[in-house]
Amino acid sequence: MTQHHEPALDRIRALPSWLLNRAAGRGRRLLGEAFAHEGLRMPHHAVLAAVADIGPVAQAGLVRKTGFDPKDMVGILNDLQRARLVTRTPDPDDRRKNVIALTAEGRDCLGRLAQLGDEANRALLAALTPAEREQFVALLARVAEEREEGPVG
Amino acid sequence: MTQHHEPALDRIRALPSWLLNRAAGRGRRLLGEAFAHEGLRMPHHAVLAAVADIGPVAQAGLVRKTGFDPKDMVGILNDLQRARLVTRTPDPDDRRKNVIALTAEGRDCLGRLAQLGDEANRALLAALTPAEREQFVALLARVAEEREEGPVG
DNA sequence: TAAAAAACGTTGGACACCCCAACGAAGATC
DNA sequence: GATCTTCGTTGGGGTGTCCAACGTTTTTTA
Repeated sequence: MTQHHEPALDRIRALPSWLLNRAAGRGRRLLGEAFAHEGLRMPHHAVLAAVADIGPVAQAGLVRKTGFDPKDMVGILNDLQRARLVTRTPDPDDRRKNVIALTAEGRDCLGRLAQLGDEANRALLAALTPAEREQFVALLARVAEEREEGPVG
Repeated sequence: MTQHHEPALDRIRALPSWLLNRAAGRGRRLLGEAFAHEGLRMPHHAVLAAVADIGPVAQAGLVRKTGFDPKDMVGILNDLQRARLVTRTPDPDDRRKNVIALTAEGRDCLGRLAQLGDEANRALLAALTPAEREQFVALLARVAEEREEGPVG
């Protein structure tokens, strides 16, 4: 009964929460390096993609689409606008809104970002075989799901 | 060729990097809530465990053991010391060093943290079957590995 | 139609985790 | 004895996430 406990720190390091933090950090670093050339980061990629998806749209629409915080959306769009990747013009039909639209440069950049993102993700999962990658992503997607398993609806 | 691109944002959201960020965030939130009762966070757990593992030890030893930044270690130990979970006494044999030692309360707290951490991790992987959990953690551990696949050492 | 409610963009602030540079004090090395 | 290294500490930066409040404008309600 007075057994030696297995090393407590090693136990922590084997926890999913710890491993997820590590792996996510690695992903962030890889993506950050990949996007550095464009001077952008992950959120910029997501917002640019959202603008491409739902055409000219108000900032609030992007907030709903992406789930990003409105405050953060302001900063992201400031960057994208400064880089000429999107235009931000007042909506004449609703003077509260700004109309965010993709520029030609924005579309080009989005294509590059998609490719860079794919490459970074390939590097991220380089240690896995293709079959393992598929399996891993499938399981990961279910873990990432926010859904609460409510008491049997 | 003028095919409709699949939604760009959905594509991003299916990337491992995105999913890892999401899942890691969920884990951080779950662990944060679990540890809130103790007034501690994840790094405190790790450092406390490290102290338990390698007995009375200097801060530099903990830095090497955990890989944490020395600056952050100072803050973490400040918290742990204030909570009476560790003692921090000058080393008479080397006046540069502080000897960090676990208190009885620290050992008790570490036990509670381990249990709370396990519970939070169970909730984190609740969507998976036991077999899937095992598989997921095994794959995740390999993804989290920092190791660069150097050009064949 | 006037008042209340909601939506919009913006600003300020906070938190968790991660990392780097530099410093004075003390010990180790030559 | 001078140099180099280690130790703890302080100061700062960066990414991603989130909340509270405000003035303005539109929509809804009484």
